[in-house]
Amino acid sequence: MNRTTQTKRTTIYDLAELAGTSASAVSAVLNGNWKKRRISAKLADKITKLAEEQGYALNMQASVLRRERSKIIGMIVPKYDNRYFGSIVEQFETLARERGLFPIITCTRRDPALEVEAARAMLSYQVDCLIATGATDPDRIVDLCAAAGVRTINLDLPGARAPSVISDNYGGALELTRRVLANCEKEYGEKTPLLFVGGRGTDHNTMERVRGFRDAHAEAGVTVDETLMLTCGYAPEKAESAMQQLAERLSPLPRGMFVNSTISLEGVMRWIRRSGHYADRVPQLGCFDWDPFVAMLGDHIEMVRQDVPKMLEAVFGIIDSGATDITVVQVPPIVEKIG
Amino acid sequence: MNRTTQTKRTTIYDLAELAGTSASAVSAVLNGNWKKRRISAKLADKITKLAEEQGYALNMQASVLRRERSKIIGMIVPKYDNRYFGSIVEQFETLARERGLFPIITCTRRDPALEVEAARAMLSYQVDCLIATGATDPDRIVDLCAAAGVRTINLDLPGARAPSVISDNYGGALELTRRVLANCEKEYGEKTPLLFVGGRGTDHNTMERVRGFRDAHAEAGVTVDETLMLTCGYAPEKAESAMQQLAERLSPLPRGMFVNSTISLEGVMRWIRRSGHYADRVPQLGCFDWDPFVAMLGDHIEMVRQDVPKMLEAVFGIIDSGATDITVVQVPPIVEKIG
DNA sequence: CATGCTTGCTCAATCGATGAAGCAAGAATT
DNA sequence: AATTCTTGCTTCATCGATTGAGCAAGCATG
Repeated sequence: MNRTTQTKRTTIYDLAELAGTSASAVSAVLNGNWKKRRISAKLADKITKLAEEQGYALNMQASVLRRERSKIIGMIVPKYDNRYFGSIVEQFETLARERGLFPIITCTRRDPALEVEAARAMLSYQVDCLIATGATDPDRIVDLCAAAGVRTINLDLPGARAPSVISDNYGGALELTRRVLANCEKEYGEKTPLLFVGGRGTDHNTMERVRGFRDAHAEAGVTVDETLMLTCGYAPEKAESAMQQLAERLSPLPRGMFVNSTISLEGVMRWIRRSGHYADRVPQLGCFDWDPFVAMLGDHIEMVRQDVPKMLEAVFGIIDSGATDITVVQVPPIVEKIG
Repeated sequence: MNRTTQTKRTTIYDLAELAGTSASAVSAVLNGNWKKRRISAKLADKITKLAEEQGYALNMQASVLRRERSKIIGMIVPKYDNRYFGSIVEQFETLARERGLFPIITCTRRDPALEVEAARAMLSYQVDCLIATGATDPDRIVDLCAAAGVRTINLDLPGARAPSVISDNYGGALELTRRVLANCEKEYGEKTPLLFVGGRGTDHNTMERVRGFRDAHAEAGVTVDETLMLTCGYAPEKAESAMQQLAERLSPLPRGMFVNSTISLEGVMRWIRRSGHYADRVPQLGCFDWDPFVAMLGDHIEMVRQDVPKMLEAVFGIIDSGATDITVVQVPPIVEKIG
């Protein structure tokens, strides 16, 4: 049975037979510890060549089943529809592979039920470690994993039962709000409270950003208008309808706004274009998250770019060190204006 | 050993002991064919409850190792940095799960070596089927998989050795070019050839889009300017420097352009802002691919949105039917202008 | 020549789930 | 009462890779 007609996968037993040796020798050679197992270089060479010729691919299932550690590392992520999560996933894959780990990612669409199902699936894959990114209920996931002896690290949103790596949401929001307030003052000559739109009022990041938002107002001597705090969820449609409802009960609309993610910004911008409000004078905007095209939308938008490389370095720092103490690492984001 | 202190995972043997029954009964109950195996409803109930209590999670490794088919379906994807691939991945996960399959995705950053490595990793996971999305060398991947008896489907870029699902690149480019030409004429009162920028000159999609671009010019009676065909690669930096080089040898610059992806558009837009060219009069743009914020950049941009839901339905149609004949399904994209 | 050490392998148990084959007890049929 | 059928399980081999234990041959040492 040669390479072109074969339909079954080549196993170490096939290679052993071809090489006239034992499966155990083949295994030792192919997983790299043939020296430790005192296989001769000559045999190792022969087996390596044969494996290549036959297009041998390790059976991960069999290998992981037998081994103590799987070297599989899982990540759950809410969405793939923005640059922030996109780069998290890309970086994660890269750093995992650099360490000889096998990354597995799954997307939960911000659905708590799917989150739990996804975590279970990860356990089924025997992941050594799970990164829960932006999970709505990170502690639930940590508990599930802990029961199976799997460590968890929270990313983006913190939890109470595992180490977390998040942005300095307070600091980023403080600076972002300062800038938008300043832009408003420069542009319109008056200090007025900003609109806050997007995000869930219950999630840690949103609460921290609201805190930064409030403190920046206080600093500037501006009183926050409580009717302008619209934590309506992240989805574009939700931001859009929140804007619509606001416009129905309020006029004039605020001069400036703090938008809690690019994805909410999508809805806000859509509403602005569709409704015709702000047609005379563009609002001063601040967006917590970065997108290259948003940056090009005009010089009236400030953005906070979360420092994904640093965040993932922190995550792998925790993994590499084996630390399990429940800390929250806060990574400062980058406040930039591409005017 | 109870749930809270346990550190080892619960197996069917643990459950069997707790239920006072055999592992084989537990297995039958948990994988759903207990009726076929004539297990009583009473025992099934007891085992199900126990499994839940103990937080049992199937060991995929053991399960897949034993079974004929793994029910794992793999996808390799070039990047996560744009909406097109992002929605492909999200849709893929959803449709796979709907069918009781386990999706595994990996990103290759347009690196041919990583592509092959990723395909090998997928084989190691014992995938039943692999979707190669936007692969630089799809046939290489098909060969690797075929040797292991794994079927492949090409998505986004076609291959010669497996069924492919792609956009109607010619049709989309034809219509897009028509519109940009018309916009130029309306805006500037003259018919001039457009710039084509982005993409690899050797990839099928780019070639087809170039063909549509040329035919639209011919239709309009405009001669294509060969010095304006810049298939410099997809990366923003490449598009940016291609624009720079063009500007150094040509003046005035073309009135309109066909940009071959949002990711190339990122570079083009950056160059436009930085260089100060086009400061007086914005160029008429057409972009093959869609992004919500690009749509808001102004009314001088036309976009083609590839029909991701239809494309993935086609992919799973092929999977479900088991078809292996080498066809190319072309899905018409949506040409839209959000002015 | 007996003993021990090194080299270079092989043997066989094991990981957890699966399912074909088999078996015991009771019900139904002749 | 003897036979067959049905129900509800259990037993055990198996998937492919890993690894501790063991073994034979060759060499060195006393």
